Amino acid sequence: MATIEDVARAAEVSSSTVSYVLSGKRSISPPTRRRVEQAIAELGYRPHMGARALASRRTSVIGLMAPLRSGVDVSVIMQFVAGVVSRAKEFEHDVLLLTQDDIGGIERVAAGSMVDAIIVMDVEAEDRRIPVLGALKQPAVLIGLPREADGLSCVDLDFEATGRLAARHLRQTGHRDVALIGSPPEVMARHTSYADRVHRGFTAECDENALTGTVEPCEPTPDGARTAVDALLDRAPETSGFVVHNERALPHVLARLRERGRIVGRDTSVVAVCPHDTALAQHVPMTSIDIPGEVIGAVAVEMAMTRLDGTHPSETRLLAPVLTERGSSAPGPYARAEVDV
Amino acid sequence: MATIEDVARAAEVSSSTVSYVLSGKRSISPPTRRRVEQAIAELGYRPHMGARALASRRTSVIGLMAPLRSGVDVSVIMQFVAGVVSRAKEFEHDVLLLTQDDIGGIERVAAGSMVDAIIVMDVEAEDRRIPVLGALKQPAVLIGLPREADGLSCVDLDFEATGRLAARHLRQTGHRDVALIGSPPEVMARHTSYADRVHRGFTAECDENALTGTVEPCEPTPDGARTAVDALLDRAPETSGFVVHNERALPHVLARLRERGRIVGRDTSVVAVCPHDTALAQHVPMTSIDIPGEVIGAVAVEMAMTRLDGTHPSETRLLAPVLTERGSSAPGPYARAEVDV
DNA sequence: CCATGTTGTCGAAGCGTTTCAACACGCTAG
DNA sequence: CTAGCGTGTTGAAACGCTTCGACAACATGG
Repeated sequence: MATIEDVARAAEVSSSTVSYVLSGKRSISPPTRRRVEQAIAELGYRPHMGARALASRRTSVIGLMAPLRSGVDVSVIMQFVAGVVSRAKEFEHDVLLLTQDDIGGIERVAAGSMVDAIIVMDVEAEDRRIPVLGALKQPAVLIGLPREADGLSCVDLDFEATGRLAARHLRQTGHRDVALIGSPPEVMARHTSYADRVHRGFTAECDENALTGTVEPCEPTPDGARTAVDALLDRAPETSGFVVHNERALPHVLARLRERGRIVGRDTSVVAVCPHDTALAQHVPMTSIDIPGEVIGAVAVEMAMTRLDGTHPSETRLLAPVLTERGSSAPGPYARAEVDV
Repeated sequence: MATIEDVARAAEVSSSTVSYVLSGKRSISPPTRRRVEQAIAELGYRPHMGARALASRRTSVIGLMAPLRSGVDVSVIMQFVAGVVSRAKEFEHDVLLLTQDDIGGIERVAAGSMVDAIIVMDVEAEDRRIPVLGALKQPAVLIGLPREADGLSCVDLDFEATGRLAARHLRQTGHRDVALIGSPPEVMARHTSYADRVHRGFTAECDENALTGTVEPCEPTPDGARTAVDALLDRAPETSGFVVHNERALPHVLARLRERGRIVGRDTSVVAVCPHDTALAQHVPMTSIDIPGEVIGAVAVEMAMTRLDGTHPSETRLLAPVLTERGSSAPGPYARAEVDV
């Protein structure tokens, strides 16, 4: 492996000059630059990242803590990851993958100076990683919104507004009796940030507008969907509008509604909260509020990169939800009265 | 951040002694070891990985090239990734995530000495990454089986045997007219290793045993499944046994079969090639051949670690497929005649 | 023409580890 | 009693890069 000295020798300059050509931190005369670049090309020189990290205290690596299994739908996770990776590449950074259950990993990679910044997914309301992250010399960005961010930066879809928006759409299309079919119980139980927030927004919107709103967690299985739908329909048979915030349960919920004699898009409305492609992959293309995983991942990287020098204050960015109407919306029983709202 | 010198001073030894305590490469007297360990704990010392990499030429990082989207089912990918990450941790290694479309990433990461080894997923028959990998100083392990491994190590489920086993199961349960519903056309088209191999095994077993075997690629959507199932059933209405090697299409294939009047597990057999949990998540628990993603990922790591010192020769490991019979198997029209095979 | 920049390059001092050769010490064998 | 050995420890030399300060060489304004 060629070193910077080899390049310097070949280009007949000092190694510091080579370094400056590479980093652009000092001006270099065009002829020198050319010679150096040629030497680099000829030798196939690649800087040794370890040495660089040692001298510059920058690693060109971002740590990403992602939940690799659990109740969360993997395809959604992947979108976040893809967003992070691709935006990181634009900042000339690679991504080191940490898993949820490797809680000590944060400290290890940070204290060992393996990463320049850390991005954390699947944040819970009271996340035990937060104090650890706060103590780091590297900046950290949370994807999600804990109860107390404690000086950390956060980014996410505004899930509270999402819950409201979904309920509002149902109301405006004439529904009074509505329901939220949410995340699996385990996800609810650990107060995963997004689950809580959709719940809160949905309920608030219902309460403020005299809607009857029920909430039901849902296992992402055919059985789980059946149980949830049946529970809702038995308890409140009037329910005509559903919000489903559970990618994996969605097809089963739709199937069960059909089995129970509901015709989605005709006598029953379903608003999905899920990524674009999931919404389109159903039997009926779903009216949905997109979860823009790639965008959020990308923004997380930008926020982290901005804070590398430690001067920028922390910041929370919530992306406004956008509802796209598709085939699963149906006018509700009160449609006429609401037409001008 | 405390350095090794700080620790040495605190423990009243030289820094090399601290290093040897950490690495265990030289014997250390118990009292000294105790003092050093205490100093480390008190100072919260963490070795600087960059410095370590520079001096020792080991990074404690494994590169993992994974396809982050494409036609491959993400939940399957995640299992592989999870296997890699967790086994890597046991070897005290972290995982650097590279994406499929970042082909230069391999060279960058390897030549920059950011990783000790590289694991590559989603290998194609003629994979253009293979020559690059072969030229590296780090060992590489492929998950999948290219046509020409070129001295690289490979590990995967034996998909050819899987195709055969699936066909054989159908034959032995009395089916003569069988079909393989495979990966999406795009996956087929780029000759993704596993797709090709299942195809090959399935056809070979059919040919050798006078089965009528059709193969149909399948988009992972309701429409795609409908098209595929209809095509098969119209072309060969006698077909009573199906092999489905396409996680995302599976539920839709099952749905379409139902719509076409088939009762899976009664008059129609379906063997799924998919992870365990996918097989169980269907309406009918599926007779299936498991794709043990976690195991394969873990084995890949082991193979890579074994080859760190460059002495071990390359090796190919194919895991034998195991078929688990569940609710989706049905006796075929020729069941009686085959009962003793 | 001199004082005063500007620009381009260099030398050298780190950055925090690992590891090699050397050595001090107490033992054992002869 | 000594030569030789194993054990535990050390000093110093890498490892390959960045960056600071210095300094020529040249241009600029007064």
